[in-house]
Amino acid sequence: MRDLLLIDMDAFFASVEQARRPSLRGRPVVVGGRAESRGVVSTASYEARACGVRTAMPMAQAQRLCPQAVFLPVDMAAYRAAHRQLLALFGRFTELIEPVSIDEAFLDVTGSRRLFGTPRQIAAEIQRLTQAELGLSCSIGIGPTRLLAKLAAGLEKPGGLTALGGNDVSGRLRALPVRALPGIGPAAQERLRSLRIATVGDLQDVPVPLLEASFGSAAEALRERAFGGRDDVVRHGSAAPKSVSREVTFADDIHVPELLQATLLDLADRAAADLRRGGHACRTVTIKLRDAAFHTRTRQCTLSATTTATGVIYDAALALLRESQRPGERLRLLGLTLSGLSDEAEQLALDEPWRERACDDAVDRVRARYGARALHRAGAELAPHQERSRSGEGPRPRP
DNA sequence: TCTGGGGTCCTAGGACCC
DNA sequence: TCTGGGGTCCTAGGACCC
Repeated sequence: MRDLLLIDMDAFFASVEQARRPSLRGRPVVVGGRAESRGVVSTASYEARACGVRTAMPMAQAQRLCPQAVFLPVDMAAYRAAHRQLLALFGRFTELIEPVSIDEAFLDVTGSRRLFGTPRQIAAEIQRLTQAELGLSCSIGIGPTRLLAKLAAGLEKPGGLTALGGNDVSGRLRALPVRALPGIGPAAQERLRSLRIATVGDLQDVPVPLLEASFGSAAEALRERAFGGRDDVVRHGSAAPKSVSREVTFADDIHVPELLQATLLDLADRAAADLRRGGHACRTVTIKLRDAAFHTRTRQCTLSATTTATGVIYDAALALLRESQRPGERLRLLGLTLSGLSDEAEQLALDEPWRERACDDAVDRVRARYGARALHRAGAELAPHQERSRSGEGPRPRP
């Protein structure tokens, strides 16, 4: 049996802000978008949560609930830096580390016992060190499977250190609401409720045929989760990305073709740069439109060859936009996703126009040196911008 | 009070091929 | 002349996660 830890940082974005600005400690902090441009809360510190502020809540509502809070823009660069420091810290205890998001990671500490003690001792030491060295608090779950470790981490937040073992499957687990199980969201919860299944215990006891009648082939996986899951494999490192996307919600709904095109160019420019930075090429381009009534639709096309070129991606996206936009329609959101990723080096596109490639390379180099805003594509300057500098991609000092 | 942005995975139907 | 069956690719939408 393996010993897994799931480390879940508490109110991560807000905590990073508090750690680097001591004056914010103990005060309500809300990190998110701007209320004027339809921003929502990314993370609220526990002080702000006490006022009722929650993740994904409109920023304007958060301001009403907690006017005394400090409201800050998202600074992804800072959170990514903290993430890297955390991984380095975890690396002192095991090499088997799998980051699952910017604020969570699985550790397999099965082989660390001789050097560092029991899983609980290791977890306690990790909590002490993240606090002492980075000023960050985390909740840690210990378990023999990924699912049990994950559930354990959620039981006592913030600052919890909780273990769930096989015995808890017929004990502590039964009382949890089904919604606590990863993968069970509002829709599945509602379907289960109609079967009179509210808790994990209910789910354990339901006859398999009844579950299958309602969930089909997903029934078995659902049942397995109710019994704590089986997966205990922590894969070192993060998985290769399957897609890269950029999207923007406009402060006001837009129908002007020139502004939409400028936005699309900006999205293509940023997504493609990200693609190249990761050493990938893509073959599928998808645009996403959300109308004023909040209805969302997507249109995609598959290219005849993989590409890394901003221009090729933009042309494909623009064609999709032109075919799918309804006359006079106002859009609330425009998005672009690149998928069907492959290793760029594998197919250094022989038929990729070299002039274009050279231009993209030059743009990438300038931005790497002088910051994301140092250059923009002619045409993109019309885009009703998201403030890019606030998302941590602002100019860097000259080297 | 209207509802972000970046992802993953699954389903289902149609095209197309053998 | 009343109609197979499987495999794979593509598209669209939706559930879910942080």
